[in-house]
Amino acid sequence: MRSYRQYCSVAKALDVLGERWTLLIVRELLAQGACRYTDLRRGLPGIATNLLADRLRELEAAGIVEREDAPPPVATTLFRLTERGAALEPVIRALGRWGTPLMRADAPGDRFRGHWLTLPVSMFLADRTPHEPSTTVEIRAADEIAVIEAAAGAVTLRTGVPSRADAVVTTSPQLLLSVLSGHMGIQEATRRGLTLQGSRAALERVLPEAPVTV
Amino acid sequence: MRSYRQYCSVAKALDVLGERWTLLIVRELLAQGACRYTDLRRGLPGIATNLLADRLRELEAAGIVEREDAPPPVATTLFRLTERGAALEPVIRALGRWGTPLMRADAPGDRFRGHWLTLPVSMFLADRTPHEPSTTVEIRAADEIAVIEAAAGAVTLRTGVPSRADAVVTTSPQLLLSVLSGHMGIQEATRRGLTLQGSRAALERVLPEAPVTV
DNA sequence: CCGGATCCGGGTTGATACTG
DNA sequence: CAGTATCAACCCGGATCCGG
Repeated sequence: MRSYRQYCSVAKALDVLGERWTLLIVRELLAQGACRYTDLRRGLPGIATNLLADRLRELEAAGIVEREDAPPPVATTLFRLTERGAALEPVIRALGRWGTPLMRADAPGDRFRGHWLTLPVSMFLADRTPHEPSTTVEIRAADEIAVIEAAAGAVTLRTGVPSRADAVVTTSPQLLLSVLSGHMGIQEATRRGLTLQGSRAALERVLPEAPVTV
Repeated sequence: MRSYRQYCSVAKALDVLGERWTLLIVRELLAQGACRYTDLRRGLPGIATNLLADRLRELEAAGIVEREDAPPPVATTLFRLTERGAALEPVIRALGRWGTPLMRADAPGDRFRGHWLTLPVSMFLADRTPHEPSTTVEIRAADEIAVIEAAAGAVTLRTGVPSRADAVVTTSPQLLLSVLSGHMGIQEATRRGLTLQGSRAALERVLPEAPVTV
């Protein structure tokens, strides 16, 4: 392991986390939970498979990741964060918060994954009518499908197609983030290409009332 | 600039901050404030001068650092964080907090600088007797000299020799951190080689009552 | 399909020397 | 003081291959 050799806790943290891809692997395990090697590759478009294998070994040696040979019917290796690894959530959140303004720039070639919405959803959204029955909004952006659920004061995100949705939003990732962060109204977003089917109220239930400043 | 090309705020942040040395340069500018190229080099032992020049250019292009040609009598270039750069403090603090447990491991070859104590001081120490007149403790560790001042409920660190000190602590960086974090008592530290001259109460005024868990 | 290992070309890093 | 220039070594990304 290459080290900065500085007796400073920031440098020590970066000795372990500072290499390329390492913190993004942690992001994946925070957003997806325990998952397979192949799921990690899907969530890290652009990574070379040898680098993913290397990093997972290093993270395991550092006590951040543990691997588990899942029994049948899964019959595969699962990678999960240890407690020490889960303690990196504040680091990932701080980075994501700081990086949020960079999301407004146009980025044509960027890849997108639905579960990356986990962090923005937790930062921007809230259940504004906690006493009403739960509602779900299906999100379709860049061929990814996810579901935002509002229930009893909590807003959660999960990936995959819901069995039932009160509303379906189809849009680009950029427009979606503008709307979720409250910087663009639904009406304006619709003019720019977002489509909303079903209950508009189900979407408005979770949106911020004013643009969220991060 | 190499990019992950992922439409995710964490990846966007790491596009800008993820290269080797970049976040340590930010740490330096947070801890030292505006400073000269040479001061940065002193605070970043191990960095190659061409890398420092490269990173400063990149940070300037990203709007994180700005350079200012200071007028006489300074007559030199000063580097300082922009507002956007100062907004990285939560990132540095989160990394430093997570990295703190790594400081207990023995690290024989590590370099140390007095101003790196800024973060631990703000995390661990508090003025336990805010109504008493201010006191200062001179810290001598690994040929670096710094001063911890307790005044009116606030604890601050500065580097350099104080004009007057109520106490003088001479020790190794490791022992010092153990004491400041409350994991080792003064008595035990003294047995292990720490020396305390002057007012023991001046040191105890700022120490935590119990080991700080981070 | 899963979880990698291996090989290779090119880019990045780090040490040293040097300069206006 | 604030950097450039140079160069060897290393790391990264892409492609390919391989044992379960």
